[in-house]
This record gives sequence, C-alpha cells and structure tokens, in this order.
Amino acid sequence: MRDHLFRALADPTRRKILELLAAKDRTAGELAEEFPIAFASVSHHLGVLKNAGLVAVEREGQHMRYRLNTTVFQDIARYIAKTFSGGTDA
Amino acid sequence: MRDHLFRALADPTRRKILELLAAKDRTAGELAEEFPIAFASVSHHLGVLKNAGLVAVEREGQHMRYRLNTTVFQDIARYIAKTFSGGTDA
DNA sequence: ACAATATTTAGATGTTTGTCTAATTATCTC
DNA sequence: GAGATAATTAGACAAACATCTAAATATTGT
Repeated sequence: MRDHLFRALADPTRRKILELLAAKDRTAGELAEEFPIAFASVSHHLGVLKNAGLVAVEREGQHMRYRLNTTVFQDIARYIAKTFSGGTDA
Repeated sequence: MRDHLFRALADPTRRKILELLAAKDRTAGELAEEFPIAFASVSHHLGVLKNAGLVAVEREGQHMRYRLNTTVFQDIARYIAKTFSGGTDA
C-alpha cells in the first residue's frame, strides 16, 4: 500500500511532474510538453501517480486537469520523519 | 543525487531494513536473519542503502555494524513537505 | 599459516519498468 | 454524424533490478 507510493516517487520524471504540479495545476498536454519523451509515456506516468494517490484528475472538456494531492505528501513526510528517526511507531 | 535516495526507498525489503535499524543498530548477519531471502541479497540491499547515504557501516571485528543515518531522513521529510506542498523552492 | 565465521562481489537469470508506436476512447465543433 | 483535438490503452522491446549460487575478501582463534 505504501509500496505504490514509494515506487511512484522513485522515477525522476514523475518527481518532476509532481514539482510542476506543485507550482500549479496543469492538463496532461501541458505537462507532456515539458518532457522530451512521448506523450503516451507521460500519460503512463500520470497513471502511476494517480494510482498511488499522489495526484487527482478531473476532466475539463477535452482536457484532463491534474492537480497535486498535497495532503498525502504531508503524510509521507510525517511517516518518514517518524519511522526512520528512532520513533517506535510507523 | 536525490535519485539514489528515492530509488533506495522504493524497495520494501530495504524499507524494512531501515525500520529495523531505526529500532537499533545491527550487524549484517542480524539483519539478514530477519528476511527469507539469501544472505547475499540482503548484503546487496545494504550496499544500495549505504550508497544512498541512508545508512552508515562500521567494521566490528568480523561483523559489519549498520546504523541509520537519521539526519538524512529529516532532510528527505523536509524536502517532500516543502517541494510538494505548493512551496516555490526545492 | 590454516580453518572457521562474517560479509561482499561476480556472474547468471527472470521480472519489472520506462519508453516507443499504433490503436482506441472521449470530447468538441461544424 | 464526421472530422479534429486530447488523452489513454495495448503491445512490443530494451534497460534496470531483485534474487540466486558460487567465489572472493576479511577477521578471528588455534
């Protein structure tokens, strides 16, 4: 369960996508333009991020608007700080 | 550079190792006993974690004692909380 | 120096993953 | 409804990865 999450964060392209979304929401196309890889590849990455619960999608006409799921990141940050700093709990 | 770090965290066995080390320092052998995989495989994981700067090693006679590099985790937690929560900076 | 114990490194193998192109689905406009 | 645009899904492929066994390195004790 946390597996999807960490696995999703492991790819640099996906982290870049998340950073872009942190600045502002974007459509799949706007995101894809930022990368030198194929449109379909970015779409695949977006699927992984969505599946991990890191981003949310909403249709907007013919576009798909992606936004960051900010709350999840605070959870992750908390988990890491707690679990791996001698804390007894996970 | 951050790549090694996130990639290291992506594997569940490695995260388990980190959790064990969070409780207390252990030798490679003590860690290996906790997993159903081959000794050499655990050693490989330890190498990855060390390479990522997540753990430190110290020889202790014929044993190798591993300990968590706690400060790094606070950095990661901070990075995640900041970068992916609308912050402008990385 | 030799045998035993602890750990890492090397080489091989099956699986997963990121990427691509091509095909498909969905929406909008005419 | 046909055509255009936006995005995802399918199928293929090469690179990366986790795992294994076997060999190598390091340390201790006799």
